Amino acid sequence: MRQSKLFTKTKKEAPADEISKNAELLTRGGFIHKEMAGVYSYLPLGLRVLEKITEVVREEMNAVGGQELHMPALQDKTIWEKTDRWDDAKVDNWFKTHIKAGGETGLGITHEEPLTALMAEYVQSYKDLPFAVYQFQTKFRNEMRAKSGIMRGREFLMKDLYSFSKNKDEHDAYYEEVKAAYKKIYNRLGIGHLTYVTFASGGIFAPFSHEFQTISPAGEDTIYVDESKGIAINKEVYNDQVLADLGVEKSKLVEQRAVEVGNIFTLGTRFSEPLELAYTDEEGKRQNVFMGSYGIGVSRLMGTIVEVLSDDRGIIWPDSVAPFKVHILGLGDTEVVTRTATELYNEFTAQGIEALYDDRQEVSAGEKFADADLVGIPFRVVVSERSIKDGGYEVKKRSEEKGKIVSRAELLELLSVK
RNA sequence: CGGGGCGUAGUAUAUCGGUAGUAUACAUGUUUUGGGAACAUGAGGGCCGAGUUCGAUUCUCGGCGCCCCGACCA
Repeated sequence: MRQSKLFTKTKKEAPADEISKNAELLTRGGFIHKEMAGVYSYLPLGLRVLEKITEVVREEMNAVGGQELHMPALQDKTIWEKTDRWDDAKVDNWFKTHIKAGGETGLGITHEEPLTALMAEYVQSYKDLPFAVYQFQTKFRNEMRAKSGIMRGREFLMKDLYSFSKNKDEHDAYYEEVKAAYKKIYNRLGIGHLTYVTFASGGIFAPFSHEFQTISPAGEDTIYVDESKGIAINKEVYNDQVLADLGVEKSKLVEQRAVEVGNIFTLGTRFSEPLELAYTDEEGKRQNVFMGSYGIGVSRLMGTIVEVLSDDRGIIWPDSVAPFKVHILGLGDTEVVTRTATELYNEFTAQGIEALYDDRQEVSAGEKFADADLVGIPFRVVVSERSIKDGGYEVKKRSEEKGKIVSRAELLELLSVK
């Protein structure tokens, strides 16, 4: 994309009403725009990142057999009444509204209820199980206090996977598969080294649920990390009994602030029972389906990546989620620079290498450098009189301080889509 | 929801009970071009409502909105 055509502009000043690093950098870079507290628009650059994250998550969900579908945001309250989660006294963060023709509806805070009800129509026999479905969906939660930029909004994008198994053993095996898939996701997104499987409160069907917590001062949770075991314990379940059960020594634990970037639950029959999702087993007996749910906040992940991977000049996107792979900077408005940079951009485009081309005229070199650092695209290629004189293009990684001059062939080799 | 802070050009800020200033961004022109260039010119502003006052952006009250700490986060 040509940067001269991009309607967003970078800002030198941090917004006065945003303290969090993710909101500041994403706003200054033109990735997001705040509409209200806890409600953000995703602008072209931001949407590209969101979609990159989505695609990584989608690939890993498909790899564990997830079938993608898409459910509505509007919820049928009668279904939620069956699980006793419609009453404001029980769940207080609904956005509810009235249907003009009569009746009440709400914007989905999660989707266990409608999905379980939906599946009751498709599952009859043990032969139909197990399976898992997932979706990317906007969730609405009427939080008392939105905060931390896109990390805790009232409207946010979430991937939710639900598994349907015949029994607990079958469920447990799948649960471990998903846990492994989640680890892969965080590794691919460049935050694996900071992300720990964390034991958290579990509910009635399992002693624990598992959270994925990324170490960051921006986090809302306090966890205790056992580096040698590669696990952590959420403060909410931290006590001597739990430590003993997990075989963890108190002296090895380090207290950390962390962001919850994922959570997987054993639901058991909590939803299948009231919503009558059951199957007939081999002996002709009715059995409730054994369920699990697995969430990842996609937009929160984007904020977390910014919090964790940035420096004082801007964002440092991992290759897997960067809005573009390479940022071409044309310095100087001379004919030879413009021609060379444009040819390079065309070549990248032809080869499927995603490039943002800073073709803006009358913008100083310093400003282009500062913008490139802020926007944080992994590779920066400078085309200037100097680079041409030196024999080609100056390529520099955002994560490194020094660049080097390379030929066009070397550049294409370096950036080619493997 | 409890506590605290704040609301002035697109953005970031200053001042003042009496003509609202600066930076940046924007427009035009000239000169510039490897780390947010220079000069000149131009356009652009007091969240809403009520009260006090000769006069309110400023003081008072109410509303709306934003941020932070805490509580909450099924």
